[in-house]
Amino acid sequence: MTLVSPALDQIRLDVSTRQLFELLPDVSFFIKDKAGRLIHCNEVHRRGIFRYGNADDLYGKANHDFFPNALANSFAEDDQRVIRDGESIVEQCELNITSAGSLSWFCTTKVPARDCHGKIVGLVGISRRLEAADHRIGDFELLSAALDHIQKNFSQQIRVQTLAAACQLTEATFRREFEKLFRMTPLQFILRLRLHEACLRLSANSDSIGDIAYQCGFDDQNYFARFFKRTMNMTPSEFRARQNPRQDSTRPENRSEK
DNA sequence: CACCAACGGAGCACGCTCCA
DNA sequence: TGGAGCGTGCTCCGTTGGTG
Repeated sequence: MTLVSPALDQIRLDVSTRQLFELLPDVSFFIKDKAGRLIHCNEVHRRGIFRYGNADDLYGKANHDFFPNALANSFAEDDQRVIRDGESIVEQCELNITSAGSLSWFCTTKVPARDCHGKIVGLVGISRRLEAADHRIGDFELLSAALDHIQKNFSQQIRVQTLAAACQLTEATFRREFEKLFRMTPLQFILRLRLHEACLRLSANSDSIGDIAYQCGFDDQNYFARFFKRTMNMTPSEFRARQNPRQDSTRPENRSEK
């Protein structure tokens, strides 16, 4: 694969190392510039996560070009911690979207990328499906009962107490272990899952926003709309319109456009 | 008039943070 | 590790505006 970005030349990562990552079947490898734009990635990253066959379709794009705002904001914050603060993120578990549009667990490591003077010019990262991240599975298994419960019941009310009991941990210990692994509270995690599911359903079908809110575990459509706007910077109907511009051209709110 | 979508306020329950 | 207090998530109201 050819490298298209001049910014990549600044980063001290020799060609054989990049080639090595091209050969790994289960490791997604990527390099981003200082602005968080993708400047290099391997085959797994292109096809496994993004379904992009051509590298040119990916390079120069940032998180917001690939993910819903809620996910993109979270990833961008992480990127900036690495690029701006020089902080490494090691083996962070996160829920992400696969090429098939489903959710899956990934284990991600990001470190600052430096030029020959040691100055940070971007970041280098790897990400693996959690099933492949063997040495982290111990931590994951500790909480697996809770994660199963969340994924099966995210459309219903979930209490932290219930999740802790499922893992045979006290509530306080469960919360600490959870935050250590996911860098977010259990409730934030559940909300992110619900929001992501709502985004998928808003994009994929024409159910009313109220129905989708209930399907995704929001008992109150009003609360759902407020939470959605706060997180995504747009209302659910605006999000749907952006995802399905053609389909949405028939919707009432767009008919007034001249 | 009915329905849908979005917004705002009030109050309660409970999740989270802090500290011993 | 667990308890206490605080902050906020969530629910239940109501209202407004647009459309059929």
